[in-house]
This record gives sequence, C-alpha cells and structure tokens, in this order.
Amino acid sequence: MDKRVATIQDVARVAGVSTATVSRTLSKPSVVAESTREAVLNAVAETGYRINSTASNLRRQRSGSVIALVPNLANPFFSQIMAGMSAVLTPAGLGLLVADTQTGTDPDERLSHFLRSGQADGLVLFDGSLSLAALDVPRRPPVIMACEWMAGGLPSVRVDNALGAQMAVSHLAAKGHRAIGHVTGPRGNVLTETRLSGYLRGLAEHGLERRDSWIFDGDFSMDSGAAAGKRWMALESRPTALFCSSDEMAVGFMGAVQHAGIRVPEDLSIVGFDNIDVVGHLTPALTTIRQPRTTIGTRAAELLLDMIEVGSLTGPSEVIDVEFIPRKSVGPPPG
Amino acid sequence: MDKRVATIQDVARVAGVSTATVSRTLSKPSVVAESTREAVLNAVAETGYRINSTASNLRRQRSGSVIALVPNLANPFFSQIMAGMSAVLTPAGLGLLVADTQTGTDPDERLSHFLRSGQADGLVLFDGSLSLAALDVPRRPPVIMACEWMAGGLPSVRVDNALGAQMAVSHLAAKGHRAIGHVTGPRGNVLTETRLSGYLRGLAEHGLERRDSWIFDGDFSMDSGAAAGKRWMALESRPTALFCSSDEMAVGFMGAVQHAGIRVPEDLSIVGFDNIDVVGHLTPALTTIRQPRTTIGTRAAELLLDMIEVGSLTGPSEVIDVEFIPRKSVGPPPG
DNA sequence: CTTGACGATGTAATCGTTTGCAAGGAGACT
DNA sequence: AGTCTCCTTGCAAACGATTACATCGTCAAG
Repeated sequence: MDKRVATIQDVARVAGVSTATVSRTLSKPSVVAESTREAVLNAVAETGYRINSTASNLRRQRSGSVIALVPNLANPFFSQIMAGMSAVLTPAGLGLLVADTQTGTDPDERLSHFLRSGQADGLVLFDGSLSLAALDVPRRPPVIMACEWMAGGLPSVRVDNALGAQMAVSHLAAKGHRAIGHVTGPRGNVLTETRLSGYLRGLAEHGLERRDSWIFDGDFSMDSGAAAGKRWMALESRPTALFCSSDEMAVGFMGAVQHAGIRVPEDLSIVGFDNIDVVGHLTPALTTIRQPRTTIGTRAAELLLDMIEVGSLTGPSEVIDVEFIPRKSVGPPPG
Repeated sequence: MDKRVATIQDVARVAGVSTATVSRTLSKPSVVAESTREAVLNAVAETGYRINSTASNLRRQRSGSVIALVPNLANPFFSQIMAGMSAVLTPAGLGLLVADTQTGTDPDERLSHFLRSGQADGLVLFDGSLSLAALDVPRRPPVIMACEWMAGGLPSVRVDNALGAQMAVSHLAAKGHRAIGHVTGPRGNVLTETRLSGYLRGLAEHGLERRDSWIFDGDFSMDSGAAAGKRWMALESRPTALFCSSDEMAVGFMGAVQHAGIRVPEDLSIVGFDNIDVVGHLTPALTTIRQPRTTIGTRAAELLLDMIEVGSLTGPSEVIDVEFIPRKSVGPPPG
C-alpha cells in the first residue's frame, strides 16, 4: 500500500496542521498545545513516519555522526574503546563512523579530508603521528585525541603512560630484579617514548643499570615481540626481567621464549601494558598495567560531545588512572 | 578570510558558469567541454570547495554509508572484518557506521530502527539471533548477513562451519583420540549448532563414542572456556581431546587446565575455531580452524555494494573456505 | 537554403526538514 | 472597552546539491 515512505508533509496533512507544527511536536513538544500534540503523534503513528535524518541534518547544518579515526581498523585494541564511545554517542543521537589512517596514501591528507568533508560533527583521533598542519582546515569540527596525543593543545583522553611504565619497573625491582630490559613500540610514537622514559625513570629510581642492549625495538605487534624474544635469547648477558610496552608484544615475547624452553616466571619475568582480554588466560597469566579502555572511549565521547554542544574547538583533557594488575608472570630472578 | 565554507554557487560564480555545470564537471566530467571543465576545476581549487555530502545525499536519496550491526562492539573478533569492509567501502565513497544490537532494549527493534532510519544505504548484519520480522519494514535498504545467517533467504557470507568442525575432529581422530569432547557456543546460535553438528558428524564418521558429559556449554567467551575447563577437570572419565567452538574458549579452557598443572598436548589435546591473532603465540600454539576474516569483510561489502547498485533486496550468498591450521596443541592421547 | 541532429550549457524544480517572523486568539489588567 | 501579553500556529525561506527539460549554436546532409 505504501508506495513512498511518509514525509513530514503527509503527517501534517493527516493531522490537519502545518509541517512546522509537526516538526515542533517532534523536537520541542513543550511548545505545542497538548491537543495538537496528540493529533500529530497519532498521525505519525498512522503514517509510520520516520524523520529523514539527511534532510534534517542538511537544514541544521550538522551531520549526525562522529568519526573515530584509528591507525588501523584491524587492531582489536580499539574495539572496546569503540564500544565505550558508542555507548555514549548512541543515546545522544549520533552515529559512529570508523575509518583508518592507513588506507590511501597520505595519513595527514586523510585526516584533512574527513575534517573538510562535513561528514562528521566531531572526530576522535587515535593516531598521534599526524601533523598539526592537517588540522588547519577552515570550519573544521572539534577534534579530541584518545590514547595518543600531540603537542599543540588538542584536548585528549589518555593514561599516564610514564607512570604505568614506572610501576612495572618498580614491581620488578621489588621482586629483586637488577637487570631489567624493555621492548619498545615504534620509535617516535608518543606512547613508545613516554613508556620508555617511564622505564628509564624507574631504573634510575632504583639505582639500576641501564644497558642499551637490553632495550629491544618493537612496533607493538605480537610478531615484533616474538622477534625481540629471539634477540633476547641470543644475548650473552640477559636481563632477568622484561617490561614490554604493549601486551601484544609481551604475548609474542613470552611465546617465543617459551617455545624455546625458557620458563616464565622461573627463568624470566615479564610485564606487559594494556591488559588486553587474553592475557589473564595465558600460562602464566600476564602481569600488566591496565589501561581502562571502555572508560577512555566513554570519556573521549563525552568530552567531544561537550565541545560539539558549545561549538568550541578546544576543551579539557583528561588523564585516566592506570592500574597495576599483578598476575603470575613475575617472580624473583633466577638463581 | 573565508567566513563561510564555499558552496557550489561560489564555484559557479568564480568560474562564470551555472551550478549545473559545476555539478556535472564533478560527477560526469565527460559531458562538459574541456575548456569549461578546466575553468571549473580552477575555481574549485581557488575556492577550496568541497562537496557537501549531506546536501548531495538528500538530493540523490541516499545516505552515503553502510551500517555494520554486530552483537557486541567490544568483541575484537569483528575488528579485522571491519577493516576488510572499510577497504571496500571507502573507495566506493561509502562510510562505515558501526552499531551493536546489545545497546538499548530490544535487538529486533534496534535493527528495525536502523532499517527505517534511512541512515544507511545498506546493512551488514552479524547477529543471526534476530527475527525475520524485524526486516519487514517498508522501503528498507539491502541487507547481507556475515558470519552468522538466518533461515529466510537473506544473502550471507560465511564459512562452512560444520565442515570446519568435522576437520577438527578428523584430525584428532587421526592422532588416535577416541574420546573427543566439545565446548559449544551459546545454545540456539547458528554457529554453535552447525559446529556442534559437524562435531557429531565427525564422531560418527570415525565411529567414536558420543557422550553428553563430554559436551560443555559455553558462550564463545574466554571465561566460559575456562569454566568448561574446570568442569572437564572435575570429570572422572575425561575426554583426551577437546574441540572448542571458538578460539576464545580454547584459550580460556587451555589456560584453566594449564593453571591446574595439566600439560597440553601431552595430557590433553585442544583444537579451536577462528584463528584469532593471538593463538599462534600461545604455549603451545593452538591448532585451529581458520576463518578468513578479512575476506569475509571484503566479500560481504562487495556483495552488498552490488545489491545497492542494482537496488535489489536479494543477491547471491557466498561460502568461504575454512582452513585447517595445525600447530602444537594436538598430540597423541596420553598413555 | 532548410532541416535535423547533436553537443554544451543554463533554468528552475526538487529532495525533506527546520525556524525566523508574523498573525490570530485568549486572557489579564487598567 | 482598549491595550498588552502570552501562547499557538502557519507561512515561507532557507540548507546545498542534482537533474529533467529547454535553449542555443554549429554543422552536415538533403
């Protein structure tokens, strides 16, 4: 029977009012008289009317969605953050668009593209390696960073990464380790650098030796952790404990050394960072620094909503507490 | 200097042509004369004009995005599929909206909502537990299912789950196992049921005993796998091998029994399903059935694009091959 | 020279809402 | 009774693009 989908005109006709009244009934019910309101709502029910968000967005000069721009969509680390964001955005009537900076050629260009495209009322940026210049587009929507951050005053939601790293080192030191190594993320990454500096600060704090051969380059991936594990085994003088800059690398590292017969934590202690879901089920369960991902998502979304609401390009940042999660992958040094 | 963002009108004025010509230059360049085309493109560059997709979408009666509707956004299983979808949708000029069926009250209602909302030109549905009735909305966009599926002719992209399960059992049988258990997903779920039936078929094929106490209820999560592991340990007569309906449960199961001192694969062999990233780095690395997630994402997106293009609510389905991945979690039965 | 076809461009309606402005009506107050 | 407020509602102009249709040359064929 319904050839076309009902428009606000149809509702107006059925209810015997103007489209303006229908629109007001739906957006600001308080301003219309009770009786008309009722008539309109009946007409809405009768026609099965659903508001056309595209038209609404055009008129209101907004887009109705927020973009989450991550370095790599395939990275499962972000899924829980997305869930947190969605939990905030959905009730606010905003959709969640996802995109990554790896697709296409130039990541900066991709960010600029989304900012000019008008496809989003706000953007949550998870990639701190982009340039500030990419943000310099006329009439851009508000942007907030999450997890990573950049110099330049963009608001952000993150944890105190250096502190987390320091906590990891302190725990290892407290267990008696004097030779503590580190597996880094990709050089230049802000998480890599702050966790590295936290690690170094931890060493200094406990008067421990810093040896460059005990610092292994990684890229946050499991494979890079496994590669670091192999390099660790090739060392003549090995650290007895390792702080890995991500759980993924810790998993890879631990897998690689275990496959070679090394026992964790008897022969080697390992601490990770992030507390991704799987690490509690490993053997041994991994001691790590928890980063509350859901909270990061919800807070980033909330702060962004505030900025959108007041139409401001700046806003407050937030630092969320990390939490030390002791499990079974740390023991006293061997011998 | 730029107070407002440039519109097509501004470009038309600068280029000295009508808006129609500007529009045509941008969408169907072949129909405009070379000289005008050039003038228009210059004007575009000069004004910094970006097409307003909301206006364009309104006029063209489309939305410019596709929704991925998953049971739970926090589930990292989907991230790689999303990446596959995004890789196809982005070049096609479509955005990827994500949402889950858990938020809010009624999952069916949520699906209907998105279908009527006009927010998407198409929808990829990952939740097979919804009712067909929820799809019965006037003028709905095309829908394709991925991973899961439902009776009722909705096109889908999936793997042969029963076959995968059967491969797992066959491999265990070939290693000499006669007592093979199973950890299921949530009852009623189509993946649960087909993998279960594949498991049973595998048992029958090799003349193996089927014992109800060897079938453990799970829900695909790691915790449920761990719980199943505990129940396995409490058994007096234990199966010597387990096929878990998901890698996550296999991880949980293996962790639980290992923490209790059981050795894998010496005391117990385990096979999972999915081949999630982490399982190759476990100790022992997990033998599993691979489900090509990126391919599932790209194919689902491609088939959906086809449906959108021709405006059809139906289309072909596709079954993607599973792959057996032998690793180290399977050995001969003990004794 | 006339006619027809074709290629390139402009005119203007249209997509479905929202909202500033104005107007009508009902009380309230003087 | 007159005037001043509110409270409701309608009118009509946006929002910024796309596209059916009309128009205007130009050129080739008859």
